[in-house]
Amino acid sequence: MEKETKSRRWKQNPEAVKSDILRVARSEFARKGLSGTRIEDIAAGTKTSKRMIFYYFGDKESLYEAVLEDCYAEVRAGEAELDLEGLAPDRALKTLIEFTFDHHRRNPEFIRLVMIENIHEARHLDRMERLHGQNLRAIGAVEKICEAGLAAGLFREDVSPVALHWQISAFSFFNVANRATFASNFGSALFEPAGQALLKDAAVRGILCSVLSQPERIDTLFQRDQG
Amino acid sequence: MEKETKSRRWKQNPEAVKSDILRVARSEFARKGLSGTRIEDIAAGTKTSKRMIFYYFGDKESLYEAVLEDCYAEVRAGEAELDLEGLAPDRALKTLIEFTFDHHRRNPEFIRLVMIENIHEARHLDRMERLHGQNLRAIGAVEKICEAGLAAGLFREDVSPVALHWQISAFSFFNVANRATFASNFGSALFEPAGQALLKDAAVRGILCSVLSQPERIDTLFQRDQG
DNA sequence: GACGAATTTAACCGCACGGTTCATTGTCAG
DNA sequence: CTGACAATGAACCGTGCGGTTAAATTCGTC
Repeated sequence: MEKETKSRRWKQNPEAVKSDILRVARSEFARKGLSGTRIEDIAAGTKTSKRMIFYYFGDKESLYEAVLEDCYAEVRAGEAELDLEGLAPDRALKTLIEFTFDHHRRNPEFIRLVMIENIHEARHLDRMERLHGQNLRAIGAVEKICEAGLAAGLFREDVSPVALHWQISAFSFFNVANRATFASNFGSALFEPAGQALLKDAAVRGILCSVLSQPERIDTLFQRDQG
Repeated sequence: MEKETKSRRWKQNPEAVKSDILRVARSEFARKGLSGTRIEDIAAGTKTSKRMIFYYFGDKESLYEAVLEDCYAEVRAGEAELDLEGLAPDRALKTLIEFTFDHHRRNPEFIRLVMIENIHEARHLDRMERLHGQNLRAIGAVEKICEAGLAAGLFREDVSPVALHWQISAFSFFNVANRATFASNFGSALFEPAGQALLKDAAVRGILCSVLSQPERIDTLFQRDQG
């Protein structure tokens, strides 16, 4: 039985316990922030004890960073599912924007963790990157689309992949992150299905317009949708 | 001396002390969040003591809400300075977007407080509004522009003031709020002057395009700038 | 100048909460 | 069986921190 040197040595295997802790911790940190979260509250949600959290993760900040990393990995995996091969650049961009918009909406915990990380001036994210020497997120999709769009003469000469990604993120992120205060100030109509469709549409229109060399052609993209 | 029933009864007048506390508290809450902030740290920054904070504001949450209200009031006052009378709707909108973009950038503490409030699902904002029965923020400017733009036939029929405000906020807010994580992931080039100009430009283009009934006319807005 | 109200200080309290100690149990190698 | 060690539980600890007590100081008033 030397094969199982790592797995399930113990009654309940450690990996399962760890991922159980991570699951609950993510939800708690996302809801209450780093200082707002109590380790005991996390423990209460798991099948294990406070003791084990420190045993496996050392201290609160390390657990928080583990959660952050775990969540980033999962989200990136989700993003990788999108396939834009074979689409015209403008259509691919439209698809990417819509996908991102929906994707962010489906991952509110990730959004909240990023918000929290921004409150902390990205201190932990920086530490993690310095540690692993790798960027946590890539923008390969946008870059490919930009190249193709430029080559086809569809996009403006001055389009920048990072700026484009910024635009896409701005809409998609804000839509989830600021939902509470926006709704508190201006009502929640925009966050019901009809409103969300409207916003997504506006985002696509807006971004494509600022990218296309011939903005007037934008309507063809929407017509093709309906037709 | 009965006239001074309220003001400066005491050696150091209470209003000054209170606003001193508010000033420091705002900075602390903005930097560290509600649970992350220590009342003693606030006290250390003021000319008064921890005891006085509780004396004047009751408890931590009430102080936080006072800060929030104070900050909202100040920001709204700042926004009121903008004068769009006499501008064509499209030009007025462009000005408003650019103003908002810069305005948010000049008020990072406000942005951070809103972020924090979103983490708390706008619990305190809701409480404050229920208390005073008034909306903390208005969108009069956008509404006026929309009316004028529709009347002039410049804007699409389906333009909605709230959605428009959402778009403007999304860009302007994200630019400040997510600066840290975005820079951590993709570099800080976009946050230097040249990058910011580029983003602001893209925002104006994008939003106007999704609003104008004839998007192709957008370039006239930029040409007039340079000419 | 004495009374009462407003303002301020210093010292204190209780406990929540991050983190630890220590002893115990389960698992495997030999 | 036994020694080594990973995994776990219960009980504990130190202190940071939100909030309070009680008493002193300053001021307006009569």
